[in-house]
Amino acid sequence: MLRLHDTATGAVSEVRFRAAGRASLYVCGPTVYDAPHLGHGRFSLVFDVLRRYLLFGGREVTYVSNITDIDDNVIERARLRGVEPAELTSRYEAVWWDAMAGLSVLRPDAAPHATAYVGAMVETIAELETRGVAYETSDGVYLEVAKVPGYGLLAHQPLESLRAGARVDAVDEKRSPLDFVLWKKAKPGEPTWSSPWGAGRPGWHTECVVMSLGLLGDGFDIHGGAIDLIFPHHENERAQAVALGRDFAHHWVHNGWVTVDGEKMSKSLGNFSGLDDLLAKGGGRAYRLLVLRSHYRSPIEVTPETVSDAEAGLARLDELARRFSLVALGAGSTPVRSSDHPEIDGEALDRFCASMDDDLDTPGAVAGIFELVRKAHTAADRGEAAGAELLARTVAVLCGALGLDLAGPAVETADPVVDALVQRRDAARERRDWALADALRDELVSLGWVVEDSPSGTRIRRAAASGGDDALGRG
RNA sequence: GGCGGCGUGGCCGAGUGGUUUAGGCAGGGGCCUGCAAAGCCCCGUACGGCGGUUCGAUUCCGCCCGCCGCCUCCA
Repeated sequence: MLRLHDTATGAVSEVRFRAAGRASLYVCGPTVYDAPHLGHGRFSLVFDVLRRYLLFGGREVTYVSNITDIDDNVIERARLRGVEPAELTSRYEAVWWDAMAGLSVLRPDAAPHATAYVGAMVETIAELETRGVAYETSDGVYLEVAKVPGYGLLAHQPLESLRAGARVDAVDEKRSPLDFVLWKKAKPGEPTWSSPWGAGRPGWHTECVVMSLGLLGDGFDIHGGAIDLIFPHHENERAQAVALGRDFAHHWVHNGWVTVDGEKMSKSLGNFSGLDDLLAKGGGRAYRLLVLRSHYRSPIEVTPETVSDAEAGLARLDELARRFSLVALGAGSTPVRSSDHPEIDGEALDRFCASMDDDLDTPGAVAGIFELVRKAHTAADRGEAAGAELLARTVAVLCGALGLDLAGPAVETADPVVDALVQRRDAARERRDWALADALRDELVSLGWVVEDSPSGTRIRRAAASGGDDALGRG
């Protein structure tokens, strides 16, 4: 029984799925006007893990995550670059999917584009107007928040205090500062779509209501996103659904910040780091482990230290994979708890699921995996081959369930120089020429290899790639 | 001003009213090894401060201090 924190109630509660054996998720995706940063990486990983865990439980999961390809930021950035908005967004969408691949995040089952749903949005806005909750002004169409029962549910704020902080435009025909725009009438030079209110484009908050309800249907299970989307974005999505009389998301899940030096990482503070640097150093797996090791609602501090810490943990998992020739199970798919891998440690599996069911306690789940790693080594050292295999295989399956790939067993070098050094070292060791053997080891190390002796001779593997420091691309 | 979160051993980061520990990293000692590496074993006796409740609190309550977030585009 999966329990998750629900922003609507502020409490952890059982997720009551709409249909047995199935799960429907809508996760707010990126606006593709710039390269993704660590925060995008975190929410993508968090919900990828949730999705995989649902799959692991044997559910048929429908995961929808949108691509916002029209909004003020897109228009502004495109103008600055002197390119068409569509050109800008298609370029950054490609960057986005590359980054997701680098993080081993599974592709959404559907990734709807806002621009493909403008027609449906116009219909929705028209219906809101018909229902008397939306009104037209000289610059657009707005939703009248005061007419929506329960507005402020997600923000956990009374209408009054929300109003106190709301932005007030100089020229404002809005009936309340909290009323938000559904349709923006076009200004010169902007991309436009036609509508009953003239040429223009939809406001941000409408696309997610239309696409989530359109693709997942009423009363879908989980709506997710980062914590900063709670207000106003999700509040406003919900307001539209309520005003339409539609049954919206049943469970609201939000993940915490990425922080830098204890402060929220944000573009306005200029303290954000791109995902590209991290991924260029092969840090995708390390970032996943880093994200897994803290609770999804807690802030995570991403620093050279915490990244290299995660890399060290990863090295421990990889070492087990090498020793037992474990195959990575999380790459493009995810294992299923009962059917695919019955031959794993049942008690460990139960504990893993108990942690995950408890509001996605991935730190607990990961701790359990590391205990298994130790147990597997210990069993192997004692010569208990079968038991060790079982434990190691359990690690592989559980890592797979978390989307955590394990580095493949052996490293094949195609490098003749390196191979020659290895062969010479084996020969030297056979002659018990320790001085030469050590010298050759030093040489391999200086070439970036970790050298280990094994019954079958010199074994090498790549030294940890990044060392954290420059993996973040800041100094 | 309104609402909310956090403060755990060198670092990261869980958790719990009391007996045996989360887990990882780093560090110390040992085993293994030609020497290493990897692995295994052992070790540090932590819970912001002050009161209160209690037989007993890091865990419950109050106050204080410190940090952070939301209320505005933001993952």
